Amino acid sequence: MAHRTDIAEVAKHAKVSKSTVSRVINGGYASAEVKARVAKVIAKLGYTPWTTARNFSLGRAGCFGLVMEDSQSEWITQILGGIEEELTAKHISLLVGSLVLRGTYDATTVLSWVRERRVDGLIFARPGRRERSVVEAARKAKVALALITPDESFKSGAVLRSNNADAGREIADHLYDLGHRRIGFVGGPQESLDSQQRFEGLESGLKMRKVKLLPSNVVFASRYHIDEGKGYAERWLKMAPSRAPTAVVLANDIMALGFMRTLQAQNMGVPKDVSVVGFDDIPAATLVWPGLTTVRQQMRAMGAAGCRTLLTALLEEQPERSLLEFPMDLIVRQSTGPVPTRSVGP
Amino acid sequence: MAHRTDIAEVAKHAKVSKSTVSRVINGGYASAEVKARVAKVIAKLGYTPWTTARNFSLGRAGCFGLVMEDSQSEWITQILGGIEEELTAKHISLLVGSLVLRGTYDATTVLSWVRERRVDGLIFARPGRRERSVVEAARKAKVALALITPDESFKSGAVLRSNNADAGREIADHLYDLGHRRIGFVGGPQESLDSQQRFEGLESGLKMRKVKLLPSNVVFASRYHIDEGKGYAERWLKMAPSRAPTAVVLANDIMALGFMRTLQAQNMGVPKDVSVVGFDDIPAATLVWPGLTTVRQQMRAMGAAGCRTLLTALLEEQPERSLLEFPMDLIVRQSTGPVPTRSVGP
DNA sequence: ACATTTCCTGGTAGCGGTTTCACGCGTCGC
DNA sequence: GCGACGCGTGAAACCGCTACCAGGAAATGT
Repeated sequence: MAHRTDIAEVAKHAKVSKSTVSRVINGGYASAEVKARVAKVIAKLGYTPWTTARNFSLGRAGCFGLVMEDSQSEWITQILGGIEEELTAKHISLLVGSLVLRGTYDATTVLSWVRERRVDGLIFARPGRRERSVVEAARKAKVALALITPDESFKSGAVLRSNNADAGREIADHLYDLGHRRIGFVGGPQESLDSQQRFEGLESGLKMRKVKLLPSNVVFASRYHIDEGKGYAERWLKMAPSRAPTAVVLANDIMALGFMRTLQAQNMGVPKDVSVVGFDDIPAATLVWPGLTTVRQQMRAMGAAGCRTLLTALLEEQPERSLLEFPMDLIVRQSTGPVPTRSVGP
Repeated sequence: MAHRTDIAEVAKHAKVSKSTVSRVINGGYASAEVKARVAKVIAKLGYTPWTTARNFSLGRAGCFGLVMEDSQSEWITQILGGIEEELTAKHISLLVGSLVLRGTYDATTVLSWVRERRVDGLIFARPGRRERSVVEAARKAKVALALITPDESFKSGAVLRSNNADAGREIADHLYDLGHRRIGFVGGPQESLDSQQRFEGLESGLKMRKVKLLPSNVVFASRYHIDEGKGYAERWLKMAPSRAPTAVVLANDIMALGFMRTLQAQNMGVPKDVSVVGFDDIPAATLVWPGLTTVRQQMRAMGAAGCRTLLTALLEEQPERSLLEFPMDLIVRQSTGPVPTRSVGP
């Protein structure tokens, strides 16, 4: 078996003690001469400290865990990107363990990370009601937490969230400026805070312009699913043209695309017959025609910030609560346009 | 600070030695009586062995690394799902480190996994030309490898690939049955084996039906990018209707959607004016209207199989080469339809 | 000149598991 | 009746690194 050089071998070649080698690597006291000599030996031997041994010695895992549901997978790339950005920048390079939760909610894996692997921190991507118990368990185990969630009521850890309300207001302005006055809204489940905040933002934005959202045009879906958009489209198609909303805002892109494609299947045009706005800016939003006007969450930044929190928590002792809010960016594409003015051809 | 129970404490309470406790946990010799007593103590104390210590002692990392590019992120969920399926099933629960490579190809992180963390295996998701050097380096370091790639020329490790050629033939049949005879193809970069194999499959399938692909209708793009689909669409729009392909196959979904949306922006209908087929079945394929007819890769299965390979490689000593081929599934949606019969209304 | 601090270094003791080794015991075979 | 063998157990070594401690040398202060 090939021989793996260890710190003792480096020490021997450099004619110093293991301790000194360790100090040279980690930046303790060492004379310039010794530093140079040890560095040279390290280079010659191609020595690299073994992370596992170091972590073991330091009593830590050297790992963060990332927890998310299947359905949130549209974001995973961005979040991972942000986390990695932060991790590779630090000399303390950590691995990211990532977990996609299955339909039936399985807390075992997360808890095993905490109990067995003793991860140094957990990043929860958009934990909801069902995740609460796991978050709670993690909290009790004194693991550092970063929670990407609109719900600041979580008892501990760093909470990172998007400013849904402002985004809603921005959409209101955008649609108002295009001339829309009859506007529809399709929310997610009633208990979804994202959905609530987005609705309130939209409503308050419209209110400032003296526009009212008719309750009959507002719907809250039982889940964030494409069929819910489809359902609203069917409803929309049955409305009298003089009463149907000229623009519809849906609480996520999936529903918005469901709405759009159902209308298109019935030969309605977007935005010719109705403007559509979504939330989240999933990859598909640029791939469809017309491109979906939507609001982008700074997922990458949130992932990075969450990671940074955990890193500082790793060094200092500060299981403090904190709350960071990220602005959302309205991305105007082709799915929104001026109000259809009946019987005016080009 | 809260006290963490270790194996010595368990041993003390159970009035046995550390060795015995270890044996009870890992299934060595132990009398039934002792087993029961130790198990009871473990339960009472809520003891869980610390993974890092165990891995350190065993001289392994307890981690696999997953390597993929940004652009392949559409698959990440499926691959992760497959890997996890395999990992949580085993009692040996391992973490997955996942890495998204940035535009400028950065091998450092991967190599640091190999050198510093000494991962027990690496899963490469669709490594291409540029990845070759990293794969090669990993091979030299004797790390177990699982490569999800169409390129079986990789010198080592388990190669997992989709049967692109059969998929191409299946598409040929599908389009032929719908009456298409003038068919276009947009490939990826010339050196992309996926693209080559897909093209060859399509061509051979059509040949069996005595249909020829006109060279003028075949294009190989410089990269898998949405704009390449757009470019082909512009080209298509300029063709004489009697010579333009009635169906176009594009080597991935992104390009296919680019093709579709550009046509739609010019008021052409799919599949009314032209049928479209993509490859990969990315999430967006179901979200657009019309839904994109495409071919699904069994990414989940490939991830799981790759993981299984690594797990067995971890136990036994078998750095063998192996090649697994997975069938692809043609998913017929609305973007393909019968050949447009000119001037025949319903 | 002596006390004090700062810098530098080596020896040693862990970190929490697994594994090897030696040994006692009972059972079996001849 | 005695060696051979399988089972069950404990003591101690070990994995590779860091941290703590003690002590010497050099620099500084009074």
